Amino acid sequence: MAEFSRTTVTAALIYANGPIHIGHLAGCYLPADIYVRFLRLQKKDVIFVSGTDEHGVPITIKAQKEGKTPQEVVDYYYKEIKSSFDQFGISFDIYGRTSDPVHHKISQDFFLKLYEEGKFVEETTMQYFDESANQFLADRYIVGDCPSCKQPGAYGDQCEKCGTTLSPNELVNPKSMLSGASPVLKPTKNWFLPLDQWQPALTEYIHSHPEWKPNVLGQVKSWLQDGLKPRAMTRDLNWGVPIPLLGTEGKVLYVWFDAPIGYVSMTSQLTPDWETYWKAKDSRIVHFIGKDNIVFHCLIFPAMCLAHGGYQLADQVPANEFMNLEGEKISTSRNWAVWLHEYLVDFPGKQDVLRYALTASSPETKDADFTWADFQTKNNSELVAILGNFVNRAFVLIDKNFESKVPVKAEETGLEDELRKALVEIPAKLDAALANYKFRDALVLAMEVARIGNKYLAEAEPWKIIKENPAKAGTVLNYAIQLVAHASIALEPFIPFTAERLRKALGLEDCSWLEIANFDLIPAGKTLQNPGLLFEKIEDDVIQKQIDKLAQSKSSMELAKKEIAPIKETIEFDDFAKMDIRVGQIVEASKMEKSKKLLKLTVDDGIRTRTILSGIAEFFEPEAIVGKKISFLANLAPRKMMGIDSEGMILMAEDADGSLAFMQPSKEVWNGATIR
RNA sequence: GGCGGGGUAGCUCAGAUGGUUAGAGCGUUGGAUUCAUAACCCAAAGGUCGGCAGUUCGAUUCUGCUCCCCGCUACCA
Repeated sequence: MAEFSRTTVTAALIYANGPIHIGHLAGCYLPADIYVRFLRLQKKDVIFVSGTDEHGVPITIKAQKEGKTPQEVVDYYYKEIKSSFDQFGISFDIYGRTSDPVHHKISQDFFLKLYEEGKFVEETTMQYFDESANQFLADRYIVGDCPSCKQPGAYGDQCEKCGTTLSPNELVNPKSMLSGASPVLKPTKNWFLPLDQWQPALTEYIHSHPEWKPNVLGQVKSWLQDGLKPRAMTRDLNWGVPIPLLGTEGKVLYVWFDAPIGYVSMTSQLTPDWETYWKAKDSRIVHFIGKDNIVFHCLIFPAMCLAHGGYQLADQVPANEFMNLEGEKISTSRNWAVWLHEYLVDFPGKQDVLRYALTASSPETKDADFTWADFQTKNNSELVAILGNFVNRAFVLIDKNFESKVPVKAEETGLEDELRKALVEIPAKLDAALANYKFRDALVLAMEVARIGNKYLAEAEPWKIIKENPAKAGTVLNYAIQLVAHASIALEPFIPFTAERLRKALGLEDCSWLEIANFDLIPAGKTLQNPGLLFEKIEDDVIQKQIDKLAQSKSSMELAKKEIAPIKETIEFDDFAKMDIRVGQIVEASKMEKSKKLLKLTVDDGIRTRTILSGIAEFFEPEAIVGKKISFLANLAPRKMMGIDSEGMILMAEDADGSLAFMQPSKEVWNGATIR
């Protein structure tokens, strides 16, 4: 491995349109913080850079909904997000924002250099334009009827009712969300970065890092295999970094163009040496991100850097998988999350407990699950019982028997050689784990110090030997207090608040990584300040309250979801009469090959049997629905799906949770009965 | 359907470029102990490493097929 003189650590720029939750923390900020604290303890040259990403369409939509300006929205969330991170001890050297003028300038310079050197491809495409608002519409700004499920309210990129991915010109009856007007197609020019041209260089880059995590390499290689395509680096939008070219009013840089440059621009506000941290060959760049950002950090940003020239490419991109909550995906829109600002209210002063619990089940190799029960166990059985208890034992014994002064080392018990040996191995093992981004393993190793301490006390039994040999007991307690000091250093990256408390209690100022296993760290005779209990038990009712809170937010979200679709446009009786809805009976049902959602049904319509394909496979087993009476639209034009003609459509009622129910007659009715 | 990740003790997860008894924490059971937040310490029980087949002297680790979970993507209601 190459020798590096300094390390530039970035944590993903978080999107400033909402508060942050445990998923964010576990995904990249906690591991990044642990890593940085570790390097600092080793007295390495390291900077830790992150901030908020404040551009892009969702922020403008949120602003419009709330009747604010985009700047007001990002100002609010920047403050809230930064404060949450501060309170959790995420020790950024700088926490910047992409709406900063310095960021605009540096992004524009970056863009201009690529532009002047002909690194972009200009292309004119047809996009929807709102004439009354006088601007082009982003996909999310266009609503219309979904071509697939026919329901109104589909967005230009996706129909949220049926989940179909769309492009704006597929929408039926498109309307601008800005003015409600029907938009018109207009040509617009954008600048594309031809990622395909950089594919060979990117492939070489990726192949030079076989040590990257399998999840990262897997996803990147999959993209390379599919072949990279040119990607637009500019957008028609008013909110963002303006394109620094004449005649481009109303166009900004694509958020994923300017966001990664944010790391650089934020560094420039931290130190005048910023270029060294990004360009010097002996600078190592490490991006901590969640798995959703892999492509941008491993392909697009590197391609930008290659096109620009001069920038170092990332040496590591330790992307974490996702943290689930009580078995379900964390979701902001469904309010299924533990919000940091709420945790701070419910568990004041317990930041380290959450840091510990999240690190201990960090989603390093696969999605992990955060449960409140696990949180309680980690606190009660590990932090309280192992660490807190050991520290308390050491302090109480010294308080009681040695007037709070560190006793001198005298006669040993014979256990000390083994103790030294056990401790000496720990720093090297910790180094190895942390340098390889194995934070879960590292945390276990750091806790090992307290475990060793408990064992040492149990075996040496100072409370017994104090009666006949106080000096020998003093020796044991001297060793014990050294172990407390070692624990405070080894655990600092993980639970910094507790480490700080311990250092104060011990009067320990400078703490270098190398002092772990130094058994003369705390001099004899020093007066100690008992820090009190480091952790307290968390009782069942407290945990239950959190679980109830989640259940409640879930059910209230389900209620909210029952938002009743607006009544469609009035139609004439003749229109209704055109529809031939009938009762039929399912006589056969089977899963469609190669489809997750489709069932192939054979329906007896009274005259003959017909084949109807229905997207209900997720809710019904084929065997279970054979024989059921159903209603169906009988004169719908046949439509070919997956190679088979579907003759009609089964009518289903959709419940608030998305589940489906057949429309059945309330008494036995003959097949072919018409429904009016 | 395509691509990627994963299926290992009751739970949460490690691990093995193929090789003697597959690990950790928690939980469980038994023992010991009382300095300590009924905590600590010791010990034990507990796994045919998703299923089937192949390569091999030998596979849980490699290959093929197959089932299940997660993500992206396609098709689709």
